[in-house]
Amino acid sequence: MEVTNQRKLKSSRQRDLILGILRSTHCHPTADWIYEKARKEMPNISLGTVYRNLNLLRDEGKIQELCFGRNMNRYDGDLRDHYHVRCVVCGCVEDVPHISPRASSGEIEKLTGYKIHSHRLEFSGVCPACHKNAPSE
Amino acid sequence: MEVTNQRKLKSSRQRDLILGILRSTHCHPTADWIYEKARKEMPNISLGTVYRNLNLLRDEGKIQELCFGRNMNRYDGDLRDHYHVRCVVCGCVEDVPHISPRASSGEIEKLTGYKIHSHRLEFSGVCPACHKNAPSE
DNA sequence: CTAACTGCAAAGTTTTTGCAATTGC
DNA sequence: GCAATTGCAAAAACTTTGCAGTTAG
Repeated sequence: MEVTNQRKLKSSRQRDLILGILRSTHCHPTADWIYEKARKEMPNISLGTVYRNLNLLRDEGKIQELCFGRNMNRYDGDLRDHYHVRCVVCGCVEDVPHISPRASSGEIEKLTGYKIHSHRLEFSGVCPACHKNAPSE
Repeated sequence: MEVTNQRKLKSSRQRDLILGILRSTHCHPTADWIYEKARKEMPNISLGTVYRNLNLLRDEGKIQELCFGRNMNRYDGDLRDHYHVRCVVCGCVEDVPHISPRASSGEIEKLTGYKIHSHRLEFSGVCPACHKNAPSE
C-alpha cells in the first residue's frame, strides 16, 4: 500500500499549515476540525487538500493516524511514545502524562481521574507475508 | 451517549446469529463480512439490521468494537484481555497469543513473525466530567 | 519546463435512520 | 397489545478522486 510511496514531496504552504496546527494542539483532532482551523488562516483551503495532506504526512511518518471506535479518524502530531485515555461516554481523548509502559489501570485512574473500564494494546508492523514481498519495509 | 441506554432488550434470531458468527471466528471482521456470512443462514437479513445489532451488542458490552486506522470498524467477540498485531502493509489483524502485558517488541516479533514498528496503548473509561453527570457509569 | 500540488465538485464508502410491517413477551 | 425489532431504501457522514489550473524547484 502507501508505504511504497516513492514520489518526491514538494513543500506547500497548505501542508506546512496543517502540520503546524497539528503540532500546536493537545487535542487529537479530526480532519474536519483541522480544516476549520486552517480556514481561519487560509480561507480558500479545501477539505480535499486537508485529507490529501494528512495522508501524505502520515505516509511520511510525520504524524500518527488514530482511530478510536468512533468512525472518524483522528490525528496526532506527537510522535513520541505516549498513551491515550478515551471516554466511552463523551468520546473525548486525552494524553496520559508521564506514564510507564507497565503502569496499572489503578495508576492511570489516579493520574487522569478517569474510571478505567478496559485497555487495548496494539502493535503495528509488517506481517511475514508482506515482508517477504517487500523486504525493505 | 449510548451507554445510558435503558431500553429493555428483546431477543431476536438476527442478533443471536450475529453474536454466534462473531464468537466463532478468529478474524476481526467488518460489518460487511458479518453481513455476508449471516446471509448464508438467513438470506433476508439486511445490512441495517447487522449494524443496529452490532451497536446494541457493543452497548451491552458483549462485543468489542475496534478500529485499526483503515476506515471500517471491526468487531471482536472475544472480551478477554488480549492484544493485536496489525500489518501496516496489507492491513490484516491477528491476535497475539499468550502475551504478558509486559512483553517487549522483541518478544512480539518472535511470537508473531511480524516486524514491529510501533505500538499503541489506549485506556477506555469514563472521564471525570461524564462520571459526575452519570455516576452509574 | 514539469511533476507535485491545489480548489472544486462529483463520486465512493461506510454507517445511520425513517417507516410500515412483524415479532417477542 | 405494546414496545422492540426488522427489511428496505433513502439519507447522512466521512473520505477519496478527476480535472483543469497553479506552483515549487
